[in-house]
Amino acid sequence: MASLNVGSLGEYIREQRRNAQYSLRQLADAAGVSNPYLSQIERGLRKPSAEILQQIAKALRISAESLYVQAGILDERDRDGLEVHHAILTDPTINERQKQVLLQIYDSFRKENGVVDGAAAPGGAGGVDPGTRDHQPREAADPVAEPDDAAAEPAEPAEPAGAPVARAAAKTAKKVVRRVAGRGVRASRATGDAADDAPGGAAEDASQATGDASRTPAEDAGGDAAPEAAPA
Amino acid sequence: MASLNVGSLGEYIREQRRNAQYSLRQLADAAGVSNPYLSQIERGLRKPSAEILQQIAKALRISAESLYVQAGILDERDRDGLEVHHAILTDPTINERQKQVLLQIYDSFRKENGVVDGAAAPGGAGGVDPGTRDHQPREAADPVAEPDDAAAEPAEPAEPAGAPVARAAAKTAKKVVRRVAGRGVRASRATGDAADDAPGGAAEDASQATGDASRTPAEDAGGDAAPEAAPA
DNA sequence: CACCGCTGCTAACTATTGCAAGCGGATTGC
DNA sequence: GCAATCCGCTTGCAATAGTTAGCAGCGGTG
Repeated sequence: MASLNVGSLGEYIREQRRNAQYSLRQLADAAGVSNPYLSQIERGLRKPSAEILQQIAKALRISAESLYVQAGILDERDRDGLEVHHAILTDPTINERQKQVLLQIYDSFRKENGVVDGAAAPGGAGGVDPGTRDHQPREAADPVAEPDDAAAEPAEPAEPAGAPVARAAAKTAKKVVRRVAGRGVRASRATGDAADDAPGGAAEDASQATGDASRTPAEDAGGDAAPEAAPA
Repeated sequence: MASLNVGSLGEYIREQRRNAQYSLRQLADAAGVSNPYLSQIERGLRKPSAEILQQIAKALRISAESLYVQAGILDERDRDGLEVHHAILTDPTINERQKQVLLQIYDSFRKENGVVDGAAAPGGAGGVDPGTRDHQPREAADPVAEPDDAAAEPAEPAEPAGAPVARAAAKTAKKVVRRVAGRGVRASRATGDAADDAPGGAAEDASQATGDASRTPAEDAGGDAAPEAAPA
């Protein structure tokens, strides 16, 4: 329970309920949970499961993920970079080349904004050396032990198309598009390794990431400086 | 509990654990959970909370989301379209114009692939008419009551850059880029409504979606044909 | 005024989660 | 062969999630 801000979740749910102009009982009925329990959730007295949050989100016509973020089940900051990559890569509605094009444009945008590439590997550096006997199993590994940083900087205000920044973005996109389309690969080659043909940066970064991931967590943990679990 | 496939989750965890070459006790220690409980989870006898899944994922160096998908907390298929939109829109590392450019390229790709635009609003059509007294609140609203369809079609094989499909994707991207960059808006206008200046399709669709979203779920539920909760 | 329906809440209860203690079998080192 | 250690598991239990029964207050209506 330590990782959750239950009070914040409850306030958020109550706010969403009021925005939707539901009474407590109406939302409880719509969500299929008991109204006293919903009251307890909103007042921060109970920590609902993901299933209950799904039901509440569905009844409120909001995304379950927004409740998950409030509940600490999802980390909003993890969406940075990695989330867009993952979302694009797993999207079945565009083909592989389109994915590559989108990703390269996206990465170029991020570079323009001074964001260093190489999003954290999923899961991050966690776990303890399982071979260490003096490890106290009762000390739960804190999933995301993050300091309370300042809020993320607000997004830049929207600019009209044709403004310098818009033109710069378009220019970057054009550059990437030209680079992808222009690479000399004969059309007669029926198959090929797309990664080999992609521009150096992203592909090389990706292969490096893949190389690091080949070590199992157990092998990593066996090293000299095995990471320790964050204190509870 | 009905929405979860606990057996599948447990098998998945056990497989990931074995891939990582952990024993049950080692993973339990690393994850900060008791080893009998982990054994029960892997054998499908217990349904762990999201917190426990986070801890296990961290110890295994895999993303918590992959366990969430197995547990039914996240729906992988909902990532289609909507997820990419959301991911791009909430990404703080690129600015608003860059977001618009990426989204329009993405939507054009989807149109090329015959995907109809207009991803479902977050949360979809859910909840029941809260005013209806004969609604049985005990019947939980099933969050995602979907039939067991065939697996998603596999992604097209990767094609080399310069191949016809790659060129077509690049062409589409160029077209979108040209459209965005070329719109006549004087640079002297310091502020403007980006949506107004964006090309017609996406902006108009977006405004329509926004218009629909202005009705609260309570108002929607009050209509003649109020949606019913899927049977449990 | 009495009555009704709705509101949000409390108290008691049941169902479930997650853990501690301990079991028997397999492996390892002496 | 034996003790020590590790393995995966069973059992009982405390804590928590979530429900049921019922309360008091409020506003609307006859």
